[in-house]
Amino acid sequence: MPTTDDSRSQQATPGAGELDARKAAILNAVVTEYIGSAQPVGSQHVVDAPGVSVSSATVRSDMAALERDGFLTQPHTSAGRIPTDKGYRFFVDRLGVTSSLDPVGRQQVRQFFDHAHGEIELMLEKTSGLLADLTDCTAMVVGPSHESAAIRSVQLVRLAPHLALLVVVLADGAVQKQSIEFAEEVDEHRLSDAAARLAAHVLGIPLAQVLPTATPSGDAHTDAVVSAGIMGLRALGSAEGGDQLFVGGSSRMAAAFDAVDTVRSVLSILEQQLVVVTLLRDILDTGLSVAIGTEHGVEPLASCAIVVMPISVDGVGAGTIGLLGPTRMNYPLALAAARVVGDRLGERLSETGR
Amino acid sequence: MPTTDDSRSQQATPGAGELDARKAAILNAVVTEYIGSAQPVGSQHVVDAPGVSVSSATVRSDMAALERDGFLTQPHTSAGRIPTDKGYRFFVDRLGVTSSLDPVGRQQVRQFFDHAHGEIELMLEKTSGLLADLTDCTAMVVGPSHESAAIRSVQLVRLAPHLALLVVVLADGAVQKQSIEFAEEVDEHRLSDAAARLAAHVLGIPLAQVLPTATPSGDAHTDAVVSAGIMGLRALGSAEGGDQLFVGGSSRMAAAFDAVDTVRSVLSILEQQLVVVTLLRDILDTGLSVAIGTEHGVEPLASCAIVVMPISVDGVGAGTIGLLGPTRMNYPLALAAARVVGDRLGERLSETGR
DNA sequence: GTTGGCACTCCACTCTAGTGAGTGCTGAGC
DNA sequence: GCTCAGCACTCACTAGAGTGGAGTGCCAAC
Repeated sequence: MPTTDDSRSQQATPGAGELDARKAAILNAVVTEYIGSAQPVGSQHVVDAPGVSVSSATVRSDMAALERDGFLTQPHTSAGRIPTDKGYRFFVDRLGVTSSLDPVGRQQVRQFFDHAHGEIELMLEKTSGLLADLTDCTAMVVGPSHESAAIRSVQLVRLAPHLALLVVVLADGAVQKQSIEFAEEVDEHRLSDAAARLAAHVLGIPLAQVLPTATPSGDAHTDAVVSAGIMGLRALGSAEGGDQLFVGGSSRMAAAFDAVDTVRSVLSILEQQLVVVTLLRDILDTGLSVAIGTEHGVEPLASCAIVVMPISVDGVGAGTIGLLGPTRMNYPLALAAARVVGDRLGERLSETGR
Repeated sequence: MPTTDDSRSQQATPGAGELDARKAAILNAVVTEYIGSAQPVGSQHVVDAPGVSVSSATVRSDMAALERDGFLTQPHTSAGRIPTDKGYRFFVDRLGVTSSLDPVGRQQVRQFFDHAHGEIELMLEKTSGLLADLTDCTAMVVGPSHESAAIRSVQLVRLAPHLALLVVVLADGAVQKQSIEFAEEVDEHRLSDAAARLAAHVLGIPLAQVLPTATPSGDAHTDAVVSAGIMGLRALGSAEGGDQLFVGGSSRMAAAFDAVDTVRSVLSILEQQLVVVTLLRDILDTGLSVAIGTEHGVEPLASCAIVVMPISVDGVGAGTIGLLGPTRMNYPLALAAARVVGDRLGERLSETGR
């Protein structure tokens, strides 16, 4: 009998988490079923799952044990079971790198990156849309940080007698600007003079490492313009929230919950760019790739899970992908999509940066 | 008795819409009340409203007439009345320029613009947040179009042997970029040569009016680079969806409806940048400042109203402000806020552009 | 034309079964 | 000591009946 063999061999396996093989199988089945149906899962629905093959009564007693251990919970007595955050955590940890994206999704990703072109911002924006489409989650894409990118070009463009625009091009193709106001009128000639001095001072240096003082020229006016330019550069380099965030498919959060209140509070979090970027970075820093429920500590997102994936360009972290969904989101799909898109995006960015 | 005088003098006024003065007063009262309470309004709630001063029985018969004429509707018999889109339209048309922002709001706006600084994009983004806060609606801000802005500076920055970045600064302070790939390697010297030729060809010309061919130099390679640059410029100038849209307070839509479905479909419209920009432009083109219900023809927004306000810089249209809310949104507040913020934003933009 | 009075309507709420999915427990069997 | 069929029990969900109340439409009187 294959079933007996199966269960025996699995029981023989020591320490699959802290659960014996059958309990783990039951937990997996409950999570999978609940992700699909969003309905509490009863013991009857689980008996046919692979690795279970016992009667519903036995499943029930195992489920009771799983509830005691905090993996499952009941909305009320005489209802089926729902996974707790701990239950999802076990499920996710056991997933490993098994699953890959389905062929249709892979095709979609390939097609997207074959046709992707143009500016990086536009591409990141569209990527967030792609991810949302693939996973039915809200997708967040944080662009590469420009802190360490070398300055490729500095320019001062005169807009008005007292006003100029500092335009910086970085090695990764990013363009940043900063308007600079002068105390007194600056003519075209002095401006280009100052721009040349500025360029000599900072070209090739990462934006975040611009030194505060330049070698003085003979002319005090020009020096004033140069140092205003340096201040502008340093402001750009240290700008908090300088990372660009692209959020796609936020409407999917409305489909995920039926409490309008939850939707509202989740959306208002998504509006706070800095909070989202920090959140993603924090999760990444803790070494997780999935943060479930309260694991990330942002209270309004307690009923959400977040999948994060670093984008690496030439082996160095450059941006982050995040997927936000309800805790009963489709983790295998989300992880697979995030991994595939993250990889392709990383490849793409390293091509451009070259 | 002031009430009698009032009603008489109003009755004497000919053709206030198509309604006699009392019916108009009742309609106004119903709309106002419904905007506040979101509950069907009964005849009893209206008798104390200014300009009514008749018994509830009389109000009832007037309400029945208003319903016959399509201004009001009943969710069911024996319920109070709800305004129809036509009812809201009458209400809005009669508002005129009466209302102004309340002192607290004005203070908030003043404070905002006193502290607003930095780049235009950031300011527009923050403005959308301000508007959302003021009105409890979702705010949309469309930035000034750059089509007619003169080119102030053109630059080609070398990123890789075959790749350069075209950076354009416009007179209004906007910076646009476009990456350009070359068939063969281009060295630093040829690039700066081409950039100079490009500048001579386009400086001072509006982005949308760049001519397709430049006077040839002696060198075929350089000419190729120059024409690639021109193509890039023309691509920027004709870019569809080049207008930048900033949406703030989209979470407020979740608070406005209790049907999650409605929220979802409205949000998914808001995600489509081009649709929103076109919608706002269309409404503006029809000469309306408010589009109620189905007036704008975007089906998923049938239960919404949109308030639009052009931002004018030096008398010329430069961007749009939009406020999106349920049809029972607070029109006086929304109109006042849009007007005040639009004016201040216009002033601010004309300062910067100078 | 306006008004008080009156009968009527119908939603919203409460209460009461009835249903069914699901549970926990128990005692027998392997 | 597991496993499992059987059984009693729990409890959300639904449907139907009853009630209260807000609101209407109509009408006769002023």
